[in-house]
Amino acid sequence: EGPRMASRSTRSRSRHAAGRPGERRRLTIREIAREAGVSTATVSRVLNEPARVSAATRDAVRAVVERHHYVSHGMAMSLASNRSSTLGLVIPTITNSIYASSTQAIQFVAQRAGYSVLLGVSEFDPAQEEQIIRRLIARRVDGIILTGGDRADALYALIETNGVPYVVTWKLTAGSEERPCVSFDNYEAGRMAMRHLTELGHRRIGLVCGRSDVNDRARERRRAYADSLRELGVDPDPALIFERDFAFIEGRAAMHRMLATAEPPTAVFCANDIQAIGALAECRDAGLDVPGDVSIIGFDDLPVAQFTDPQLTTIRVPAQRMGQLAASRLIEWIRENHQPMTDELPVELIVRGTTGPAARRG
Amino acid sequence: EGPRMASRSTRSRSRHAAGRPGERRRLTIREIAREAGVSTATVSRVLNEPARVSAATRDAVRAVVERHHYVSHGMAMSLASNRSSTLGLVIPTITNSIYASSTQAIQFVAQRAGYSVLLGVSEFDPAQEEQIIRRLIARRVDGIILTGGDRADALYALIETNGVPYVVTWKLTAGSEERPCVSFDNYEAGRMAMRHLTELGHRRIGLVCGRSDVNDRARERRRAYADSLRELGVDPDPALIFERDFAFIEGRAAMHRMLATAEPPTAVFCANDIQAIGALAECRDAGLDVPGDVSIIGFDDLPVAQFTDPQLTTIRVPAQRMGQLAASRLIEWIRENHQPMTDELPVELIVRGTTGPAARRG
DNA sequence: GTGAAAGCGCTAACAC
DNA sequence: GTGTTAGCGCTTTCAC
Repeated sequence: EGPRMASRSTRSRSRHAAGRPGERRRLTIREIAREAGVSTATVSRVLNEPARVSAATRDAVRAVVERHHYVSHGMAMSLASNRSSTLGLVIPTITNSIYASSTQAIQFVAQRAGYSVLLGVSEFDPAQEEQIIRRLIARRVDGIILTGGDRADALYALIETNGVPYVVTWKLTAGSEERPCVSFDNYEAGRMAMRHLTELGHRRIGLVCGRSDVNDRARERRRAYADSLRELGVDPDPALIFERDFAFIEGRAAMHRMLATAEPPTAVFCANDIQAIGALAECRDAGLDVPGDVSIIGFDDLPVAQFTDPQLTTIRVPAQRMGQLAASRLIEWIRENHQPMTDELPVELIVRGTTGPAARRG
Repeated sequence: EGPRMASRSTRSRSRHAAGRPGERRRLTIREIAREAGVSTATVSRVLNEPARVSAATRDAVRAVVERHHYVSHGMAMSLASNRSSTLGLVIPTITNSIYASSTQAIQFVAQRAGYSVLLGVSEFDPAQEEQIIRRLIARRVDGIILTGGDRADALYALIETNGVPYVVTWKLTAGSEERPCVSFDNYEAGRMAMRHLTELGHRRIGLVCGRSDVNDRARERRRAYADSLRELGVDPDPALIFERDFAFIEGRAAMHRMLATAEPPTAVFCANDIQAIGALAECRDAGLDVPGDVSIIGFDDLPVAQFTDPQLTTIRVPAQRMGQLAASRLIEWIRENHQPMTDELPVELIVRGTTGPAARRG
């Protein structure tokens, strides 16, 4: 029983102590406790529930903590308390500032509620997204915010089996595959944009949108485009449909191709503002009048949409509100164990200067 | 010795087991081990160094892992192995897409090197930044990427005392306060912009920039502005200097005020493209010719700078390369214990259509 | 109000 | 190649 006791009481220099050279060993709660002449439990209380500790003890402990710049070990804390105070966020890209908006809003809410945000960028790649989600689960994030609803059932199963609260943003998931989500309706928003154009008399309408194979928001908007035309007896013309990356240059290139067709469109629905601004620049460079010769409607209502010439007509999406609400709902779920379901947000048609009546055919 | 043994071997249902209702208890490595008929060490090896395990054992373990969607507990892993495979990133805002660029690059490098990114947005608030940094240290991130060099020595001390590798981006820190950094020189870049204007004959030059009290990049650029003028014997006119938030509307408002002065500027240096685009829109709306009546030079070279009318003359900053390099250097430091020092990146003057010779005074 | 001690789930010596 | 075991640094009962 001698040796056994020894192995219990000896504070061996851990195997990590001699780790990387130059790395100062960080203090542990035990050392703080010893120096303050209290137990580790008391230090823990001072750090987490100061009210439950006497003022004198509290001050003594705090003095030691400050003196050493002691910061407690979040990993150990998480392990012992079984919560990480971390939210995972998965987005396809951050350079399209519309995602930056929702991300910032999520950050804002999370930070103030005491959560950190682990950010993963999937680059529209399902394999990367899966890897990111696996890592988030491994890190035991308290919850996950996803972008879009388009992923393998097995991946959803992974999240659910692991008991991780999550919410889908940017896409409504309805019907049999209903999941907790906070979003607007991409299809209806697309219809709204198309209705604006068709009400102005346009029938020959082009589409520029994201890659619908890896982006269900683009897919929905494309479907809205096609349905809107078909209802008017117009067959969508493949020569006027462009699925491209989110880049100004892609919008410009698509517009260039459209203008070169035998029968150019009188209006173009750009399913995001980035591409719309590129398309607008192309029209200007081609000497075309917008909206006299061609109408352009965008999607997102980025701040810059008010600074183009003419100002961009577009669909305003509630990116910030969506992020804010998604984070709140998720935190509610985590804290109060209250699982949210669909939360649909409205979009708004913002008519500015790039859309007008269809020109008479000469 | 009986009771002691008992307390060791009994796998009590942990106090967490009955935690939140509805939360399925996640499996542990121990349960996987038992079901696969091996030890926890073997499961750990299968997960981390599969090569060291026989094929048969490996497959058996993997089958159990897959069957249960088992994902190992990253927190426990970090605690035991003393590395979190997480990088902390602190930026002031993410809605200015120039930060989104560097952030995406950092993400890219980190993700591929097996690191996750914990994102903190400080909103240009030192108190928030400190809180974020404290949290990052608490979470035991393996390294931190900071934006700008402007923070209390005590905060740097906190990072260093805790032995956390870090690198400063967007700002060169030189001289006595030299720290590991990857950036371009904001002052020289500002000089470059101003030189372009003065070489075109401009002497009456306005400035729009970020808040120099909380943004050392803005401060450096403002200093470059003032020095450039003084060298030409021109005293900076406070009526032509505007420190504002990063928003198109702020650039527009500043330009509006400048145009209303008794002697409006013939050129304006906007220390970021966002404000430059706002200023440009204001000139257009005021019926002014750019660059005929007023020249405008921006800073950043956002993608949209090529899509304004006229295209924006600006300073191209290596945001992506900076992010990529900062992440690489940091990871090197973490892995090879090799602390980097200053890494200066070049900037480039991109002359487009918003700058021209100073107009003759009438 | 405070302390003792048993884990949280994993890794990494070390022994076989 | 595999198992045993002692921690990693913290929280949290349960006594006192």
